[in-house]
Amino acid sequence: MPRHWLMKSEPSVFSFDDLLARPGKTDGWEGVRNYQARNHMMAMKEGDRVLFYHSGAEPPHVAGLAEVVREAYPDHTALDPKSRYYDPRSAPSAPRWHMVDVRAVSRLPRPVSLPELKANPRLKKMLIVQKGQRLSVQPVTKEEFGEVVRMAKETGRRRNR
DNA sequence: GCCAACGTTGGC
DNA sequence: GCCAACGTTGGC
Repeated sequence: MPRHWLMKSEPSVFSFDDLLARPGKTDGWEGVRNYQARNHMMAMKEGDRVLFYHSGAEPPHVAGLAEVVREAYPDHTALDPKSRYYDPRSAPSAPRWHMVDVRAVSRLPRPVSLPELKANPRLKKMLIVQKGQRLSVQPVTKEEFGEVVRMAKETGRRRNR
């Protein structure tokens, strides 16, 4: 049974369209430098489903669906002094940070914005709508995942009428 | 641009 | 081990 996650990215740095444009639509999720977020990635299994969230957008929104195609492995950017994600405390023998590879599955029929998520009583417990929730990789329940997908379809249909 | 939330660092 | 200072995230 695949599990469900939400992963944040600033679209000006890396957007869902950027992921779609990659060969094979896959890319490594490097640069996570928060232990809780890292631990979530280390728990990910191949085939887990991901809501691709655009933070810092106006408004912030879920843009598309992705899936995990490679489970956690050492984040090489932490070892590269030239990388903006370089962390001198990491070492090849003891990598401190890990990443997963994800693949774009589909763009949502329309983006689902943070205000909409907040307005949906079914998503009251979803982490992204909680105040002060900054974690860049978050677990999402199966129900929450399904509800976001449903919202994207429903209002999209209504909008086209 | 502001600032709340919160993780991390480092002095003690 | 406490906690103040500091840095970052990210919504607004």
